[in-house]
Amino acid sequence: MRAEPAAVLARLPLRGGGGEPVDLRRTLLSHGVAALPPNRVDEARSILETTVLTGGGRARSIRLSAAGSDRVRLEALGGGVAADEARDLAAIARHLLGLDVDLSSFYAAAATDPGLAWVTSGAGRMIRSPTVFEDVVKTVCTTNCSWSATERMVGALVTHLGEASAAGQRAFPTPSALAGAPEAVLRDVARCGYRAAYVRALAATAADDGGLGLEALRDPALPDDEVERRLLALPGVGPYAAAHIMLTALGRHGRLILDSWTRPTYARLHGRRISDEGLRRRFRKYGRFAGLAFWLTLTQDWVAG
DNA sequence: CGTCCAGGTCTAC
DNA sequence: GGTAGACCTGGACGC
Repeated sequence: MRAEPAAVLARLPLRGGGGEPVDLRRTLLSHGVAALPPNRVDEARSILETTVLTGGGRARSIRLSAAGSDRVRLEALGGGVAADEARDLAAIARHLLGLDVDLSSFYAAAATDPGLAWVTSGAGRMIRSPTVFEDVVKTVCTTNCSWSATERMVGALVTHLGEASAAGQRAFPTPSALAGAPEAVLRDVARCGYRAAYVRALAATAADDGGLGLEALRDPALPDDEVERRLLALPGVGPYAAAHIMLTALGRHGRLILDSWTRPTYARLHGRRISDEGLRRRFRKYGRFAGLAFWLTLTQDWVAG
């Protein structure tokens, strides 16, 4: 992460939707997809740099870093920013960090649980992408392949189809850019394999409706079951991807992410393999936060102390 | 070299 | 509703 001309746009309070504390370092290391392009995470220094599209469709690169213990500094990289764009970027930054998500009732329950009390210092916030579309495509690119393949696919989409910022970085491609991508990019560069058809279909639908179908999933009035039903109807999205998208992009924490990483990881912690139904039973006591409790149990050792 | 599988999903029984 | 087989790709591994 090289030094860039940077302008400080805001210092956002590290507080969640219920006033609860937010651990920035834990948030930046919340899950693997958080580190996929266009995001770049400096784990040692707790810095996130990424490139997003502002209201006018212009790509802007930003940096998020700690400003003291209770605020996060938002900087724009690569040139000056107008006031309205600065407001856009501050809103996007809050969204990326999930600062609107209210974990206070989860913390209240976790505080009385010896195995989970540690989370109340600010764990559990999951980095999100600017759009649900971006998180859906990234998640589909995690399915049935190695992590290096996921990085190659997402990286190629950004590099070849994303809008460039003045800082020389690129945003995740828009639905229309992805829908109109030459087949050679998805096939020969990203090497998406059979996922290319899913990505194209997702992009084409989002381009047609302006992304409204996916972005509407953020509507808090929708019940989890309805959100899950709509996600499962998307091409390439099954139970794993739906749970992952709900937990990360949508701040809906009820479903357990069950995949070839979480199952053996929990088995290792617990000493033996447990069935999926057994896992759900084990975490049912956390109610609408069951999936988050499961995820945090698995990732506690990602951050020391 | 062949087989297996990686942060699964879809289709056809 | 539950369960095999196929599916792009490319590392890891055994032969």
